[in-house]
Amino acid sequence: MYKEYKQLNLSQIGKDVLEFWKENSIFEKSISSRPASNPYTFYEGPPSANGMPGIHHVMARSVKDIFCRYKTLKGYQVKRKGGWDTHGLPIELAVEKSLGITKDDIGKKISIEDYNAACRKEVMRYTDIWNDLTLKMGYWVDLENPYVTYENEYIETLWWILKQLHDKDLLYKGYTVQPYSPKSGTGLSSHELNQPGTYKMVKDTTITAQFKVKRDQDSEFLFNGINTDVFILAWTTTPWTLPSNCALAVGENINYAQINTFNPYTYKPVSVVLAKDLIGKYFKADGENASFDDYKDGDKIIPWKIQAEVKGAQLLGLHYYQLMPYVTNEDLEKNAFRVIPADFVTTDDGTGIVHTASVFGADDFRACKENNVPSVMVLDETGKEVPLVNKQGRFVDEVTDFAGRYVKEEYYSDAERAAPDFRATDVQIAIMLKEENKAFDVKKYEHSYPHSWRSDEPILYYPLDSWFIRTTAVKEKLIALNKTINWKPESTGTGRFGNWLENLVDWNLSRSRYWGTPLPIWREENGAEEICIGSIAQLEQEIDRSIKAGFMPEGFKLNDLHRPYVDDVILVSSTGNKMLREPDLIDVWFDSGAMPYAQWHFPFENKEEFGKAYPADFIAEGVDQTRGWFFTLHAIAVMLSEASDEIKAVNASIGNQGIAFKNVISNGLVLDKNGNKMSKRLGNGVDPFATIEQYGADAARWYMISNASPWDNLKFNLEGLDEVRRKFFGTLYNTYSFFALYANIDGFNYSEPEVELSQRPEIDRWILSLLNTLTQEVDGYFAEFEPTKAARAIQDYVDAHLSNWYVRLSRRRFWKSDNSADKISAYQTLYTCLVTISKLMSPIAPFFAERLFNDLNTATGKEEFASVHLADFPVYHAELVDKQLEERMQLAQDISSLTLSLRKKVGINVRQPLSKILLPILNKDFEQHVEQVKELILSETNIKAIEYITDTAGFIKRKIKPNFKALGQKVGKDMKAVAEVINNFSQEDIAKLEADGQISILDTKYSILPSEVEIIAEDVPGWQVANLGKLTVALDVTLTKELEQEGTSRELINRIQNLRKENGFEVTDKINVSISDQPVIRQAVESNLSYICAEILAVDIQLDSTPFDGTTVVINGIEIQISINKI
RNA sequence: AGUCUCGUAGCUCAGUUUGGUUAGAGCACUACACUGAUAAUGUAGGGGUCAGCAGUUCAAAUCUGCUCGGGACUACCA
Repeated sequence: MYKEYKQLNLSQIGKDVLEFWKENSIFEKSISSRPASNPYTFYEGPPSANGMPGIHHVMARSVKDIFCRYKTLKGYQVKRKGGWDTHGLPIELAVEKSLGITKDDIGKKISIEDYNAACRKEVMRYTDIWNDLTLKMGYWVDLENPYVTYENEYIETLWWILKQLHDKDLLYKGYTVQPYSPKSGTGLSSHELNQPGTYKMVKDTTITAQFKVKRDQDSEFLFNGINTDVFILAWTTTPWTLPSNCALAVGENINYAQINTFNPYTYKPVSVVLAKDLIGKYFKADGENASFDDYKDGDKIIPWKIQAEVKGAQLLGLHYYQLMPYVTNEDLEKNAFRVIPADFVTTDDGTGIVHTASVFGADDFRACKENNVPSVMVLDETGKEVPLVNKQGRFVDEVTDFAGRYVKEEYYSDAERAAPDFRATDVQIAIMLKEENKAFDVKKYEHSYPHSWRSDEPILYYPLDSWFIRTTAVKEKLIALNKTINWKPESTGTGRFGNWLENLVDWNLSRSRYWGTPLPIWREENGAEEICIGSIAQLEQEIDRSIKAGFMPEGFKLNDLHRPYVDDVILVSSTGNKMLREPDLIDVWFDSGAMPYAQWHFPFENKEEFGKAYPADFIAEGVDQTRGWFFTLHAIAVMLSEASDEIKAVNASIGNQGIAFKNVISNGLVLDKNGNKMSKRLGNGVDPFATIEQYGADAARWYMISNASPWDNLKFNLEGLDEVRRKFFGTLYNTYSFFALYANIDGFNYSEPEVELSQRPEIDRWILSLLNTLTQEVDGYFAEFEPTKAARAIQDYVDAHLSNWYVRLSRRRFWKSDNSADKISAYQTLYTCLVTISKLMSPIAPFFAERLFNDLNTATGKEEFASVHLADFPVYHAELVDKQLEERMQLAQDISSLTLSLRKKVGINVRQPLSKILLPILNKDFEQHVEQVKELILSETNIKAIEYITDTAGFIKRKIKPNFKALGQKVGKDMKAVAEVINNFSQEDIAKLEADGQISILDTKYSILPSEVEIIAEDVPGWQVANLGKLTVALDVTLTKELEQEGTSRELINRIQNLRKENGFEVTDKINVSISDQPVIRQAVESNLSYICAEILAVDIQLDSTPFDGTTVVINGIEIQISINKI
């Protein structure tokens, strides 16, 4: 027996199926039943378990799940190890919040040990909830043995990787300019800088400074006919960086002008260089070419004159005198204080020349490095080079005039700032430069500037020691291999990711934090010797040596690789000196990017396992991971393909050039129904648990996948889930219910031999043809990572074809047919369609598909699989596909639709039979095609016959339309004229064109061929006519006595069927019927008695002339009584 | 600010690669019908400056350029 249900409840189905999967270990079997020799590798990007999952996680994980399930059906063994991302700032922040402490308290109010323990606990806070969601949404991933990034084994692999890089000189310590908070004494990550409210508008004192050009051979061209000093103008919003100026940057293609004028503060004659486009910002039009001789000190209008124009390229290499010469040396004098090129220079503001202080700006730093410009530095008490501003944000002693002063006014206390004689350092610098004829312009300027989210003060860009991975060394390979990766959508790979690689900089690995993977590098204090530890065993060896050297206590054992324990380890150098660990942690992105190796504790364990699971065939994450996980996976894989012999060997054995993944889907965001980002603040998030509970996971999954491609943003609307439930699942459920109802009545269990295709009727062969076409399409879409197209194709088949055409037209065959061969054909066909659909849809809607498959298969036992997810993907049978048949059926649908539309127009309902429709013949094959689907049309439209007419009698009125595509190429500019002529063709012209095979128009300029026009039968005079494209249907609306009687019979049948249903009779119950005796009814009943009885399962119909107690119904305006009784 | 991406009916989306003259579907709305699959279905109707402007072309939702708006990422820069 096939299970029958009262109603569709997707939520309940989900729960039942989960239970079924669990009891029967279906997930485990879906892996173990596939050969290990045929692996398909999927990598799970680890979620951070310290936050609640949202509805977008359902989206992202559905995408992952779909392709893993699909590949399983295709016979691959798809292992998917879960994972947890457990390190990083969000966890530290959560801990600090829950303990009510700040970073400063670490090591003071709370020991690093306790802090660390708290982090460890915090990380897994929501694990249970995550696991619950994973289960309920039907995401199959191995939660029993996940990788966890804080475990020692995981970290050991990270250390191993770092050592591979270190050995090849791809890991180095360098200086970089980073956002830095002097108050907190710590660098800020870009993540922190992206906190809301970080950027604020501030008003700063800005200075346009005059940099005096050194007169030499190179600069001589600026001194032609000039008897004043020549200055280059450069603007800054951070005057405190001027003592550290080391270069001026220009754009090589920018046009600059040399202008003779007077300094507005000292009134001295000067000649200045700035971008030509920006002259208007500094000089008033009134002053142009005004008399220099008439100028008096302090005049409002300052005369100026363009002396010369030069390209930026010509300025390159010019030397100038240091603006604020507090600190200099031989190297600086030789290599700094010159003009360099930089691509970031614009003429949007300033002077088109950028003051460059290498240590206080990231761009500056890079530009100086590229041009070998040394930085302005001093030596501290330990002999280390430090910038002119110390870590508290004060000038060092060498900057005599400002020594000890904070560079930012905000670093002073409110009381200090309120003092009457208080002057911000920037202002003091401005005053000084004005006096020294070094400032050309000073003004306040409002702009946005980043602030520390913790202490609310402006940050500094400050040079800090950091460890870097030399990704730029493999840049070309990164770019080349990226082109071998299949990106969905492609634009993310070529665009966002490709551009990112093109502009690659070295990967800054350092993080000054507590909870994360420690950098495994120990150094001598003077930096002369360093060691990178690549394994726990190696560390233990080194510890032993250190113990022997007396640096560490006897019996020391490191049980946890985290801080602070790892910081207790002191190693010994070859010269017998202490080596201390570099205090940094590494970027958490390195943790996740290393998961292909670390999840298997490679190369310490599972070498064979790793070899089979590298690289990934498929990964998927949000598009925001492009520069996150996608990059770190790619970068580490490519680096290792160069640096590690073990990885090289693996790559060589599998023919991998060095990628970590072959196919990647970057999915878009899930927004609320109005297109806003979901956020806690707006409270517009959707609870995934409530959604699944109410609608079922399948509805959520199907909705998200069918609605928009994964990489497009999804506007999540709960009404859409309802629609999916009704439209798709409801229809499919109804189709199954219909099948189950009658198959149970007839005891159909597919035990009969397969009905030969040639013995099946047209409509069966048609739906099977479409089914195979669908199978091929869906297979292709899944293979191309196009789940949305797959879902839409399935949905369209179920709704438009299977339910609303096949079942609708075949209903009678299931309940009335006494032709058993035909009935079995119908059952077998519908069964095949349903079971195939259950397989096709199972990757997307795993629960409903499971129920459908098992309800069908349990009754028939046709397949040995206990689950649809253990089955094989349907095979496409080309021999079952008949394109001509599909076209014929389309014709039948169109003709039926037109006929119904005509009935509607003349107000004759479908129960009233009509004698015939007339079809003008379009071509030779047409009649033959229609004949093959004739019965379907007749029964669907309740028409007795189809007649065909050709136009030999000139009976049909026809219409001609130009075929623009064909004609456009031929006639070009004359298209409009030609179209007009053709549209005005008479019936005779059309006939002539057909008879002669051509017709001349526009004074024989063109000869029009039949292929260049479209001729349709437009009208049959005297008939009701409807058109669709080339198709025309004419309806005969004449009613004969017989037709009317038959119509009345049908009305009667309808009323009686309704009564049966109202009385709750079973479909198979036989009845006796009494009807009040009316002449019209009597005639109808008498002439159609056997037909009526058969339809309503009546044994007898009594026409009763005496009034009796029955139900009153109205047929064609006649009121009658009917009573029915079950026998 | 730069890069990428999206913009078609009230809503969700096809169509754009390869230009072809009445721009489609579903949902929602209105009316009528059908129905022993029935919270389904059919027929008809209303609803569109295809974001805007300019260009190429006989012909542009489709190709090109610019602008506007949404989103993501990168940067925040003198």
